[in-house]
Amino acid sequence: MNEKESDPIVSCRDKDATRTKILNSASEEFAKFGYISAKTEAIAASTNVTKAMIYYYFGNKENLYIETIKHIFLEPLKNIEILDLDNKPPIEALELILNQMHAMISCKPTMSYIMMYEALQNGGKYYKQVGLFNFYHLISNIIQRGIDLGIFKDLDPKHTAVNIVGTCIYYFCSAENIKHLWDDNDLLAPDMLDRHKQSAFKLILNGLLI
Amino acid sequence: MNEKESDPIVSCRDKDATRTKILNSASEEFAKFGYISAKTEAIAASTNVTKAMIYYYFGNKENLYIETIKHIFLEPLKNIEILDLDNKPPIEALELILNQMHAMISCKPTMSYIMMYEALQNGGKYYKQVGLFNFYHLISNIIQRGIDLGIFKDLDPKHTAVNIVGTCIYYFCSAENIKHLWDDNDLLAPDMLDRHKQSAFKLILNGLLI
DNA sequence: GTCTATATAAAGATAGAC
DNA sequence: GTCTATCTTTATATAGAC
Repeated sequence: MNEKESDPIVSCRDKDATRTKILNSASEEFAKFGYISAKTEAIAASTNVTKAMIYYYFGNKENLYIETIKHIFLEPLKNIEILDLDNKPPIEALELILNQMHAMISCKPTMSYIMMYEALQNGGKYYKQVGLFNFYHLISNIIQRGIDLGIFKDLDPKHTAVNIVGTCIYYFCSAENIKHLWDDNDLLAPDMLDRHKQSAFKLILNGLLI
Repeated sequence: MNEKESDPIVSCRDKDATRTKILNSASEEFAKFGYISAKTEAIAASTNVTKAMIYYYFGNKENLYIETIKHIFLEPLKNIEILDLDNKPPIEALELILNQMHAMISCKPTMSYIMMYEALQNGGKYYKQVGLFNFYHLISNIIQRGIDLGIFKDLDPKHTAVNIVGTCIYYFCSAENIKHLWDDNDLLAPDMLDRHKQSAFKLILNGLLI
């Protein structure tokens, strides 16, 4: 696999550091290829450790994957809970969660890819196990409140929540397809991310507000 | 792999029929697992032929994949060209292509999955090779015309085209994640598909129209 | 055109030395 | 805690019989 000829491996024998380094490499690999196609060998290589280390720390590939999901998603999801959306007016709440989601995914597109792979390859099995789905509920609750207050149009809250999340995530997941179409090749460049954000937010808010 | 104990294989030795049967099985397998994780063995099994047949007809896995993409997408894309969107008023054109896309994907969700996998795993390489991307252009052209006529809001046409396609496709690709959240488990049941369609169309049209 | 082997390579996982 | 073998399974691909 043409591993980078990096510095001679200085074993630092720091348990937590090695574990975290493996998880970071793993999240890149799983995001690129999905659970099935990800290779423990590749994860080891980009961590500069041997494959045996993966098994020493995580037992097997499946458990590594589960720990990787927790590693990636738990903190961002806490940041959303902190927003206390249920106690904010619908429009403000919607803008808050959209901003948070956009910032979160822009900073770590890996999250989108892994979410998508989870649905496509794994039937959402591990996603369900780790319990990461509350943010769909958060959004549909906001929509329902907006409808009840008469400030949002009467759209199906659950489906619309999915459509909104889709508008935020699809751009990232399909970036590699789209780039062949556009002159601007780097869809993750700052100005492109900003244009994506503006376009998505306008479509959603215009679509919802009466 | 616990292949189904099906009828004794009656070799019909019909070249075109076998080829088509393989392509159909292949599209299911590639849609489920993506190019990398799809197994020629599994495709052969569900076609009721041996693996050797795959190689006899298609040479190798990569070529089978390319032929499968053509097999799936070429006809639906022709159906979109027939619509002659460039010569229809923007609102009508938009509704036409949305309807066509929804019908197309609902009938063959495989298309969404393979599109998504193409971007995630293959960097859109094969998608580009087969040249399947004109419908993003079709939509952004419609939006641009609507803006010029003063009937659509001033949204970035390219990004908005992506968002619109996303609204149509994301639902299918993330169905396996979402189903864990909803009481209604079958997201591909007719009434659910209809609700998805209505919600998506309303959000898009409300979002675009002035 | 279809099948039954079989060659070859890759990837998950483990044993045992240091 | 980390590494070097090594075992085992699985998957792409081919050879050769019918």
